[in-house]
Amino acid sequence: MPKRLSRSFFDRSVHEVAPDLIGVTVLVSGVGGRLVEVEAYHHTDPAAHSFRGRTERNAVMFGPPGYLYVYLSYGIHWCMNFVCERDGSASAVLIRAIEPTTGLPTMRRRRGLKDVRLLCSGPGRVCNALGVTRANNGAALDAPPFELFAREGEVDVVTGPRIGLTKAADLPWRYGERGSRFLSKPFVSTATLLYR
DNA sequence: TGCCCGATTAACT
DNA sequence: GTTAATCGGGCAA
Repeated sequence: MPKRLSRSFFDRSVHEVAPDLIGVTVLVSGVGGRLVEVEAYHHTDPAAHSFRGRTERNAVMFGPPGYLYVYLSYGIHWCMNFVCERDGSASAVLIRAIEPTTGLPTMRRRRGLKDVRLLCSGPGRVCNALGVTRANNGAALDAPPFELFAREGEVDVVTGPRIGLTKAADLPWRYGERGSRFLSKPFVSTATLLYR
């Protein structure tokens, strides 16, 4: 049985936590899979929601690490982040793609799809498949309905520019599993390979 | 109060 | 490859 991650896993620099999350299993009420793509955001980063200070929406980012920040994107899609570092750091990792492993019938029903590669290949799709909404904003990651399990074995982690940004779009703070078929977009050949 | 636009997706051509 | 859908946050006034 894999080791469960505690909230202390997230009490580190967001740029250490983000690559370490690749290969970690995330379940919500027993539905989910392996993380294959994430992005790092810190409040010193112009692209981060926390960049302009604390507001009602981003308040969870300013709290302790190991909690969930959920927001509505483009008025349509829920996106989820894992809060990192100490209180006030306002850093978080955006969950962009998961390799589905558990609860596939549930995910297919929620998404209205058969193709497993489209179930969780994007931040909005991840929340749709796992049933995450604003109701989960502020939830602890080491308590029900969330379960996080450490990765088993080695994972090749690549890094490259983040997606969908107009600010700080050149910063290489997107991390993913090399060659995964479940990414929201492939990493370009110039992406850096990190061995884990 | 009004206005602009985004950490997106699916359905188009 | 392009674009509509859709709405709350943040800022100007």
